[in-house]
Amino acid sequence: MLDMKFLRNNFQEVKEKLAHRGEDLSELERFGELDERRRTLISETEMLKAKRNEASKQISALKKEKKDAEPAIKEMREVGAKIKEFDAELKEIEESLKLIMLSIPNIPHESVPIGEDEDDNVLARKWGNLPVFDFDEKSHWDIAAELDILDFERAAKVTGSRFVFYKGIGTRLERALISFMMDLHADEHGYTEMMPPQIVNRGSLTGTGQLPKFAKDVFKLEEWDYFLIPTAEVPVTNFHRDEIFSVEDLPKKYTAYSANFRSEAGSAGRDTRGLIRQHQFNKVELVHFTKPEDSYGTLETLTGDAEKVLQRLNLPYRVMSMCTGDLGFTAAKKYDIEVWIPSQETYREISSCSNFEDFQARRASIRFRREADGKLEFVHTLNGSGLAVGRTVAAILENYQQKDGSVVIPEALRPYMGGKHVIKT
RNA sequence: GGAGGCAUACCCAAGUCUGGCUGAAGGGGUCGGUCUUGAAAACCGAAAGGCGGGUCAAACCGCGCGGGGGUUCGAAUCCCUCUGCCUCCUCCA
Repeated sequence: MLDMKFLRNNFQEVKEKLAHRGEDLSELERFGELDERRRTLISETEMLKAKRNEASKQISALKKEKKDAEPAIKEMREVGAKIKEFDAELKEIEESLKLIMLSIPNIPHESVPIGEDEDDNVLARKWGNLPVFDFDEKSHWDIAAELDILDFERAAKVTGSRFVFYKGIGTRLERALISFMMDLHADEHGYTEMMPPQIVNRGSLTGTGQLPKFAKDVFKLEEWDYFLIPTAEVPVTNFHRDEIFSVEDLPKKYTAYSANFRSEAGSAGRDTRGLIRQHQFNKVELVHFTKPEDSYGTLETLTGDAEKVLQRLNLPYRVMSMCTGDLGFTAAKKYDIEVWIPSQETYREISSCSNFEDFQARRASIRFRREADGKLEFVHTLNGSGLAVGRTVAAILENYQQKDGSVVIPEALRPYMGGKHVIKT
């Protein structure tokens, strides 16, 4: 959410910056009128309330002196009715205004490249050497089928499409990756580990920005106003919702494992095979709370922390700086880390690292106090995947595949795999 | 699932029965001082505190006692409703 005063005072400038996102900005047009009406109503109603408070004291005094208060009471009866009327309209206006404010995306940072879609994203860096195969490389789902470690067919029977059973050593690989990533971030990068609830309420999804606008993308529980989390970002960021940090509490950084659930509305027909796009997938998430002046430096280290996972696993990747048209609703700046997927001869997103500045903090009311008697300020929040586990499995299976159909286990992972070096039938 | 209790500011906590000098007491904490080699303790003193309107900034005004609604001239206080927490019983991995 943007600051209303800032939006009011910089309307044209904000509008121009948001236009680069290529989103529908019709909501924005209604802001000025509603904002104006709101402030008029507030001053009118508050004037009446001041009058009422004054009269209330007099009535109290009159009664104490056993004098007749009836004329004053009679007059106030009318004032009270008027206040009720104004308050009702004000409430309506404020609800509309709030909905508009919650539906306006974040302002892109000045360093974000201007562009329309993913073709305009800018390469930040590349790492690693692409594997060279002296045989026809296979897709990860074909490799997995031969090794009997993933079962999509039975998952379709048990649940539906875009679900999977991990089996045998495939399960072990997934589990090993989760531990490996968590250990790296907790022990070497200094994050505090978390295992969050995987079901959250409406307030949490509003706090991080998935609601009200993107209700279609999340699974909702029937009979409950609860939702399956689309990412651990939601519970972990909202862990500090409605809280005030003292300045020495910052920065705070958490790493959290969770399953993630996404309806994938609108992606029918895309990535229908394999692990790339599932309704349920595991992810290790990184979440930071920082002082405003630190957040852009933190975005770089956060991205570096996520990259470290791929480096340790020796998987080739590139980092893309997302252009204004591909930023997503909440981010002011975002890097995607994309891992090489040989069978598709392309890089695929495996981590998304964003600085939200105070966009989420304002929605979720997460603040800090710089000095004991100082003003409250919003913190900046950031998060990134570190990493998406299923996609990492896909990348390992494909990049480490051998001619005989076996898959070599990356060295860094072997201690987590009972010392195994290779997955074979 | 059954029975009862609780929710007040950064924290603790009075006020709720009996609506109106509560413009939310008091304490802790915070800040300054005395004392001390330094600190702690004790004592003295002080400020401030959330949200909105307003202003260059103030002044000023309104709101705020878990959320929402109602009664009333007036609600922390009365009524309805929702949520969360605690205790006991029941059940359960």
